[in-house]
Amino acid sequence: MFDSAPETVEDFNERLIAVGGDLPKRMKQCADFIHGNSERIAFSTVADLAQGAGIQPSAVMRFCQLLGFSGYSEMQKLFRENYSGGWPDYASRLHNLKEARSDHPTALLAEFIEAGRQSLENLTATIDPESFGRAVEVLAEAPMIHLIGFRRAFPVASYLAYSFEKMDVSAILHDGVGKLNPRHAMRKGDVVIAITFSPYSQETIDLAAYARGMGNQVIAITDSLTSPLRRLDVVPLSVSEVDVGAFRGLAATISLAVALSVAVGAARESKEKQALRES
Amino acid sequence: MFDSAPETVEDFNERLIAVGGDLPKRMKQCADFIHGNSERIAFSTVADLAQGAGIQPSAVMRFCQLLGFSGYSEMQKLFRENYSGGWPDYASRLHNLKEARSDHPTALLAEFIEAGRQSLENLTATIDPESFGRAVEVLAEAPMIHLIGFRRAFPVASYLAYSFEKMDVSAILHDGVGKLNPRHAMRKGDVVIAITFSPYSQETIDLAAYARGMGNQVIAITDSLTSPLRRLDVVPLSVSEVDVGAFRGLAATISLAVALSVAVGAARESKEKQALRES
DNA sequence: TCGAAAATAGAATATTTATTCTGTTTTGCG
DNA sequence: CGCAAAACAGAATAAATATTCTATTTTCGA
Repeated sequence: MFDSAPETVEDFNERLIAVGGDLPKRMKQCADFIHGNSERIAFSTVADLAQGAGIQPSAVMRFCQLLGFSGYSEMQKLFRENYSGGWPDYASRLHNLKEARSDHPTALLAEFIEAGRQSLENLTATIDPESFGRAVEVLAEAPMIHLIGFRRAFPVASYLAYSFEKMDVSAILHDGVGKLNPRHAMRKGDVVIAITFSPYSQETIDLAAYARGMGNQVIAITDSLTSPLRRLDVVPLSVSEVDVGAFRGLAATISLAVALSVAVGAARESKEKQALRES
Repeated sequence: MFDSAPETVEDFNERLIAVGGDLPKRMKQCADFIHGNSERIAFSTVADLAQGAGIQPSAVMRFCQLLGFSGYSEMQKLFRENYSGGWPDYASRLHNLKEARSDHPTALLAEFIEAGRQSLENLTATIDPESFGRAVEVLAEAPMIHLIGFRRAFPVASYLAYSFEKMDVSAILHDGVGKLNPRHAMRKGDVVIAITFSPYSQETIDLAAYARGMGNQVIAITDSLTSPLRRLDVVPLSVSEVDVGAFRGLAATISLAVALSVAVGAARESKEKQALRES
């Protein structure tokens, strides 16, 4: 494909783009992993890299040769040379983004990255393991899951919808299209995941109240102890996002959502297996 | 001299000072060189180091053992870990995921929190400040922003829609409701934010290509260098999310989105003020 | 659905690199 | 000075790592 090795990392990246999408599966895996972890190439073995990318060492070799290197060692040499006496770690990269020019937009990006990290850290503390476990149990039993969340909560709801779909868990995303009343879709025994943050959306609260009224369980993803959702008898999952100025990120909330959905998927799967064994 | 290996680089340096001046000649040479080039230890061989310090490889070995290491490899490990703590190791994470299944679901949550943190850290490295700045500029000038992203990318698109709305920036979320063709909504001069991750959505790629075809700018939020979006002439914003088993979070992507939208909002505001002053 | 071509996994091999060993030189002390 | 102990260089060996080869699987086009 190429007859000489790339001379710089930029060269390398260009080639990666040039070969583009028409790479075989493993080669693409390899390319992606290297792109996301280029700094580690400098001091890792073929075996390490292969394991990290989830492929075979020989596949790594083929990848190197595909890009014009004689082998892995030559590729590694490139990354080592580029290392140039110390790659910045996270802290100094962050600092760079901020300080380069304080009016440059990347300063903002740095703020949000840091806020996201802090929010995630907080999540470990604020989440109640018991509630989380209970939420997973309830959702694993649910014949149908109703997802409701508007405005800032809508991305979370839609992510849950995507994730549940991928794992074959029945779920409906109430997106408000056509202003249909979601109550009509709800049956006895269904479970609701209600997501809302201050200022709380009345529609979300109403639906949660309605569900509780007919004896259905409600999982609440919300922000504070004073959230109106908590006054209903729900399973509460608290997330507090650190905000940057007047803006609030969503990193922790979305991570909670993915963990929740995967846990539910896993719980269902093990339940199915058990049922199969017993029959 | 010491009966166990130092656990951190600080430990290591302390020992170096502790043994102080009463070292044999070659050992001192070695100590000095390592002290002055500690960052190179991570990826150099015994032979390299020996040559650098002007001594024999075997002397390096003796030095390592003098400090309590079992050998050179162990010492090198210390320095490598100091640079990049741990790999996002797909294979072992998958294993953890399976373990967690039987365990409490919060173990899974912890995994996703950690993955999110790492993804955010990576973002500081993979994002190209120039592209980000360019994206903000382009979007600040856009008469209309078209947001497109399906499946896993949809939450990101919807978050951008929410955020732009809040800041009074004109934007349309193409959500695919009614299977309307988004092309008809696009005018010359509009800007597209196309979001897609592997496996790439054809609809998203097509729209991006269409927009480029009529000379409109496209901002691409995508995952790897091999993304098909990159082959169009777009402003690329790379995010690589660390995944847990077969599942991939969204923490870094959503943080990038919020930072992008807020930066655009800020840029617009300052532009308006300037325009006002000039009139 | 079949057959050819490409891609892949895993074993086999070659190469590099770490470590130990041995004979020699240097150092420190009476 | 002379002896013992430590330190050393260089060769020899062991371990690890990179690379190639081959049988098997997957993919793609007719």
